[in-house]
Order: sequence, then structure tokens, then C-alpha cells
Amino acid sequence: MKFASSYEPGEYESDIYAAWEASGVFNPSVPTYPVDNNEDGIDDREEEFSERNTYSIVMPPPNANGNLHIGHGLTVALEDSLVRYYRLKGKSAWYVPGADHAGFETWVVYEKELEKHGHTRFEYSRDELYAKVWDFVAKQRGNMELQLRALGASCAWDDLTFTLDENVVDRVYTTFEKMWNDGMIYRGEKLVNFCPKHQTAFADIEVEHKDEKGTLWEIAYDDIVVSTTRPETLFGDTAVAVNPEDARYKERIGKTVHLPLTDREIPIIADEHADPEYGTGAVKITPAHDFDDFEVGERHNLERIQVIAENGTMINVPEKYNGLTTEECRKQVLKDLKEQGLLKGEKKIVHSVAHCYKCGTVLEPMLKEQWFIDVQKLAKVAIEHLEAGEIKFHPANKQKVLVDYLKNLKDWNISRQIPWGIAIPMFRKVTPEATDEPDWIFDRRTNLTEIEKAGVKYIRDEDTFDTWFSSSHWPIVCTDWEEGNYNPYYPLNVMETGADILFAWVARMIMMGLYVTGEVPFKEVYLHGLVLDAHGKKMSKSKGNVINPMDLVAKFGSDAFRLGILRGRSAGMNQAFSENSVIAGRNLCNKLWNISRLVQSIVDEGEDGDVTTDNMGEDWICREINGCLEAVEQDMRNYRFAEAVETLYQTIWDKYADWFLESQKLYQNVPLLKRTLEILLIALHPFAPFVTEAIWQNLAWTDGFIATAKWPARLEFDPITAEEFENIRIIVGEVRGTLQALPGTNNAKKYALLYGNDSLIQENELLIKNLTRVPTINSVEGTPRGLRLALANHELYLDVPEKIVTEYKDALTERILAVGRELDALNARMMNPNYVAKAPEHLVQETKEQIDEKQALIKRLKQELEFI
RNA sequence: GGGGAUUUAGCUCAGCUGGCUAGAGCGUACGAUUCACAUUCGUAAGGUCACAGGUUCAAGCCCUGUAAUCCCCACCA
Repeated sequence: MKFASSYEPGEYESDIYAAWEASGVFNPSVPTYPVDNNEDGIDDREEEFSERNTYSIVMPPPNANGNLHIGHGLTVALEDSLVRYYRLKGKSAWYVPGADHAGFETWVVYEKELEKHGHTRFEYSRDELYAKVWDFVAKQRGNMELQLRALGASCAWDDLTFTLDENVVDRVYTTFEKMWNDGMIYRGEKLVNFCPKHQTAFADIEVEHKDEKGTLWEIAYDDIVVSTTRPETLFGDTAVAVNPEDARYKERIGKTVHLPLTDREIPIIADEHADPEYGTGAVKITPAHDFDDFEVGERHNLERIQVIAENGTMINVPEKYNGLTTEECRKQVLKDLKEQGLLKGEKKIVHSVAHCYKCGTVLEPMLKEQWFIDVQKLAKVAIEHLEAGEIKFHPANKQKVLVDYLKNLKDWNISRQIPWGIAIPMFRKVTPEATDEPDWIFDRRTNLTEIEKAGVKYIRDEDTFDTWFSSSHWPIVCTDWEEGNYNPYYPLNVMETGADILFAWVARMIMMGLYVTGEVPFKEVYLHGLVLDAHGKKMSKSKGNVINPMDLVAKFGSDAFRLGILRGRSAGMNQAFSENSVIAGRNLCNKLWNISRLVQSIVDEGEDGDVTTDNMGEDWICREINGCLEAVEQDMRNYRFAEAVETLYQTIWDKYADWFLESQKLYQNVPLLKRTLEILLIALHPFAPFVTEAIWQNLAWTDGFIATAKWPARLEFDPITAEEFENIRIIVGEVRGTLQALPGTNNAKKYALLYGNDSLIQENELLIKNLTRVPTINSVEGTPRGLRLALANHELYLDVPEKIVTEYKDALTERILAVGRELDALNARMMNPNYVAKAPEHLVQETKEQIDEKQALIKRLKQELEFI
């Protein structure tokens, strides 16, 4: 006997994974290849796979430099369950693993590392820094990949895609070039959100807005009082705006006021932006440092004066303020205004402030030249395809949420001022006399800082792409999509990822997929929510409630973790997670292990043959297993993972182990035991790959890997016999319940079961005795003595002394009343003519039957009471 | 300001197209021990389905409103 008495995941998991990997079972069997047309111009292999017997899914690439967190654990549990399920279903399943260079994230980590060693980024060139980070990441890489293996991810490792792989960069450059030629890329001096600490700009989506307390100061610009939260920017003011409808200021429009602390005069302009209701109704306009003011400036052609430098200090301001930080400058300005009597008031307000999502620093709107994508066309096409329903969302409401987002999408800033990323393949003209040449040219040779074309010298843009620009190509690059090549894996069957990056990633993949390939990049989207701690709170380092998935895997096993994290979880919802559910998963694994141990021991001693059903418990378990398969298949189609796991849990434990195996201790049916166990193992395999494989390998009669087994067909059984077994379950349940309810302890050993003329009980005498653990079970002539068990409607009595039965009388009376109440409710329903007339006929019929049953039951119970 | 979601047992969640006598796991209480498994087995208690109206023969589910919690988006000086 190979089976130990309990399942120890640690003894099996890594060996099993290694064996899977070595055997290549995770590789897809259908290749992608260049189209090879035959004489008809039709690719014959395309015909062969026209039914799309493939299943593809790509992993949202975890940070190559980091460790997996609980969210990755959930991602893998979800994705791998899908892939394994469809692999068992016979699809050529391809799960492409990935690793993310995580541009900004990794850069932040590395920059800290630099600082720790007393260096700064400014000591090195872009290329030097890139090389340094590359080495840094290379050292860490592999860690994350090992963790994916520990989670059981059945991915095709040979196809691992790193976001800086050559083919990725190539594809990104190709798209960029296409966009450049299509006129969708422009270089613009715009206000961007800029982090003074990290010295980089962000896309809108990366900005975190938080409500904060602030002060609204009122400052006199001559006789006009303006309101502002940022007095230090007044040096950049180039106008004062008032609402054109505002009677108070109408006459002043077109005149000028004196800008305090300076010797400048600035115009008073009319603009809708000024809200007469707010503050004094007059607002200072600083086009270089405020998003609204920037737009006002555009409308009125105002000068943009930059007064805050990228490092957050003042520039282009009077000597006194020059070089101060914004904060110092604000204090000084307020002090000086006060002295001059220009500070007219201050109010405490709450307003929304933009922060760096990484370090929390307040972002500075900064005037910068950046590359932008004109997203109008991209968004429009995406909306069309979305509204046509080409992508199915789970949860469904996210489709509309996404469309709404796309409808309001603004141009996308793709320039980042960090060295770690894909270099932007644009070069700026430096040869001044070459006036006819364009200022910027596209060129893929970003390994060079300087190039020459037709005698004109160009230098490389030092910026890198926003990570989301390259990762928006993820389905394309992971499936090796190429123009003109037949690719049965694109579009992906499903994109599974976090609901939090619906906009940042999913939206952009859809736009880019359509732009590059003309097709949506995936057929369905499944979004998972956040994994919260046991009390429903967000996990965070500062709260100290972070759960490390690897700790749980080490402690309870990979399968236990997967089963645990899928439990009680549904699409798009932030849901709590605790060790308890992992423990429940661990217990199921051990249960299955011991079930297999028992089955193997019976198989060892019994005789093999054809799969048949010979007694009612066997028909019954076949019915239950078929129902389970049906439910799991339906749940998988609908991405209802928790429900699938729940169904399997109950079928394996409450049905197979507690009833079928118990009955098989009496009548062993070796072929059926083998077949049913195989089915349960295969059905659970997508969710608990290791324990099912470990058992599969330990069982004497199974071959190959369960990972590539065939999803089971339905079992044959006799439905009438299957239903009859329910009577046994009711009888056993009632005996157990009654024994517990009777006064006194340890009743099971005390009372015999007696029955009258009853063939069902007679045929299953021994089974009932074993399941109820009564000392004896006997048939008697005439009416047996003792307490009649009424529920099952069989001539069945517990041989209980009269004295005890009398004590039980109250319980019996209460029971009659309860059934009576149920009967009343049913009768009331039937008395309602509308119910009889309008409810579906089968329901009315059902109600009638229930009434009959209840009436009969009450009659039996009353008889019983009379006996007492 | 706009939008989304949630509210069901002590806890975490199911309950899909209304048919419910509202389920599960964990927890709790009581009982069981050499039989595959104490990571076990059995039994039970525990719910005005947030609240108020409405539609319907029938509402946890549909409609209207209210409250609470969470999240996202947005330029309010």
C-alpha cells in the first residue's frame, strides 16, 4: 500500500509539477504558423481547426522583480482552473505566462536602492541606468516564476513573455510607427501631472485624487479680489477671469489690474470658467500651473509663464522668491501680501488634490512637451465593438462602465521620464541648417543616442513609454499574432484580470487589439475583485494584515489554497478571505486522499469487470455524479468557480463518502468504484491539481497524467432505483435523529430496530443497521413494539421502553403541530382560486401531492401518539 | 458633481429566468472512538432576507423611495 494515512502536500507537489513540466503536458498541441495556402487558396490546416478546438488565456504579467501577492494567487487559481478544465475537455489549451518589467514600480524600487548606496539617478546616463536595472531585475527574476509553479499554474513555460522581450518591443514600435503615420501621435506642450519626487509625468489614470482640507485665500488685485488655494503661483498669472454675465465686473472686462508683488499689469478677461457664485467671482489665471487655467489660456491666447521647476522650486520669479520650495514661497507670499494689506480673507475648504499613487507626493501640474496619442478614433472603434456585444463581461455591468469611460477618454500621455522601460523610438533634429527636414523622425534604432539621416543629425528622445502602452499589446504579443498568419489562439477565449485595472489595461488592450489586428483581443472578460482580509478590510502593509499566499501554500498545500481562495468569491466583488476556507480546502484534499485509499484497498481485493449498477446505492451515486458534472460544466461556462467547487465538495464528501462508500462496505462493485473515483478526481482536478494527480499516480490502475485525462462522460443508471435509495437516506436520517432526540445518552447502542412487512427495509437490513449503528435490526410478525418512525412511511419501529417513549411525547406533539402549520399554508394556497387558475399546472399538482403527503404524515404521527 | 456595487444565520458568502418550507462553509451546542480519514463521524440550535411602500396567485429575487457601507470617475478656483 503506497497510500499514507493522510495527504502531505509537501511530499508531492514539487515532484508532480516537475513531472508535468518535463512531459510537456502544458504545451498546446495546435501550433501557430504562417499561412500555407493550397491550390484553392485555402489553408487546409485552418479548415482542420475551424471549430476552434483551442483554448487560450494569457497571464496578466506579475512584476518580474517582485513576489506574488494574494491577488496573484487568486488570478492563478481562476485562470488555471479554466485552462485545466478546457484541457480536460480536449482543447489545445495554451496558458501563456508573463513577466512585467513594471516600468514605474520597479524604477521606484531601484531608485531607492540607488539612494541607499548614496547615489542618484543623475550620476548616470539613461542607457547606464537601463543596464543597471536590467541586472537588478535579472537577479530577482525566477523567484516569481517559481512561485507560479508552486501555485500549480499549468502554463507553457517555453512561451513565457517578458514585457521587454524583443518581439514585444518590435510590436510596440510597429504600432507606434503605424500611429505616427496615421497622424495619431502628436507632440504637445501640455500640462501633465508631474511627480516632483519621481521626476516623471503620469497619465490621468495614474493620478490619485484625494479630498483634503485646504485654505481659500482672497487676494486684492487692485480693486478686484480673487480667490485662490495656491497664492504662490500668482507670479505665473497672466490674467484675471470674470464671468461675462457677472454684472459686478462687466465694465472692467478688457481693462487691466496690477499683479501684486510684481510690476506687471495683467488683463481682465471674460470667461465662463469663472463662477459668479464661487468666492468673489473673480479668478486668477495661471495657464502654466493649473489645468483649468491652461484651457482658459488656450481660449484667450494667454502667455504661459512657468514659475515652478520640475524639482518643485520657484523659478522666473522676483529674486526674493527664487529657488524657494513651493511651500516656503507660499508662506513668504502670504506674509508679504498681508504686510501690504492685500490679503483680504481666508476660508477653510475641502478640495480634491492630485497625488502620486506611489509615494503620495502632491502632484504638480507641469508644462511639458510629451508624446500624446489622439485616442478619439481608437475609443470610437472600441465603443462600436463593445456596443455590438463582441465581448462578454463578467460581471456584466462592466461593459457599460467601460463604454462610459471610453466616451469621455482624453488624449493619452505616453511619455515617461524614467529610464526603465521601452525607449520611445523618436529622434529630434539637431542640425539647424536643415530647415526642410521634419523636427522629429521615427527610427527603431533606440540603442543609439544619435543618428544621421541624409546628412541631418538627430538625437534620441530620452523618454520611455508608459507601461500601459506596451502592455496594451499583451494578447497580441503573447499569442505571437502576426499579420497574415493563421492564429487559432487569437482572440483569446478570455481575459482574466483585476477589476481595478479595467480602465488602465482592459480598455487599452481592446483599443490596441482592434487597431493592430482589426479584431477584439478576447471574447470574454472576467474581472476579479480585491481579496480583503478576514474582516473585509483592504490588506496593507501599514495595517499589518497582509496574507502571503506562499505561506498558506507551504502550510496547507497548493490545492488547499486554491480551493480556499475560490470559495465564496464571485466576479468583480471585493471579498473577504481567511485561513478557515483554506483549512476547509485542506480537509477536502485529505478526505479525497482517504477515499482513494479505501477504494484502492477494495479494488485490491475485489474482482474487476464491466461497469454496472447492482444495488440502489450504486444507481443513486451515478445519478448524483451525473448531476454534479452537469452543474460543474454549467458553472464553468458561467465562470461560477465558487459554485463549481461547492458542488464538488458536497458530492465528494456528503454523497460519495458518507453514503456511497459506506454502502460499498457491504456490496463491493469494483468496476464502478474505479470509474466513479476517476470521475471525481478528474472533475476536481482543475481546482485541486496536485492532490488529484498525486492520487492518480498512486492508484494501481490508472495511466498517464490526470492533467491530460479526458473529461468524463455521463454514467448509466436506473433512475427509479436511484430514487428508491432516497428512502433509505430518509429512514437512516430519521433513526439517527430520533435516537439523538430521545432522552438519555448513547442511544445508538441501546435500541434495536424492528420492522414489519417491508421489502425495502428487508433488502437493505444490513445497510440500515450499519449506517444507523443500532445493535440489531429484525423483522417481526404483526405490529412491532416501541416507537414508530413516521417520516419515512415504513413499518419501522425503535424498540424503546414505554417510559422513555412517554418522555418523548412532547417532542412528538410539537412535531405534529409543526407539520400541521406547513399543511395549513399549503391548504391556504389551494384555497386561493387565483393560485389554482394562474400558477403553472405542475406547481398546482405539486402542491396537491404535498398536501396528501403531509396529511398522511400527520395521521401516522397521531397514531404513534395514541400508542403512547 | 457623475457613476457603480453591496446590505441574507455569530462570521464569510450562495440563492442564476419570481415558485422558498431561504442554503453552504466556518463557528457554537450535544453525542460518537480501535472499522479509509479526529484534517473524522452523527445530531441540533441559529434568519421580520437593511427599512418603507408597490406590482403579482406568489417577492430574498421585479418596481419606487429611504438609510448605511464600499469603490470608481471628475478641472471646481
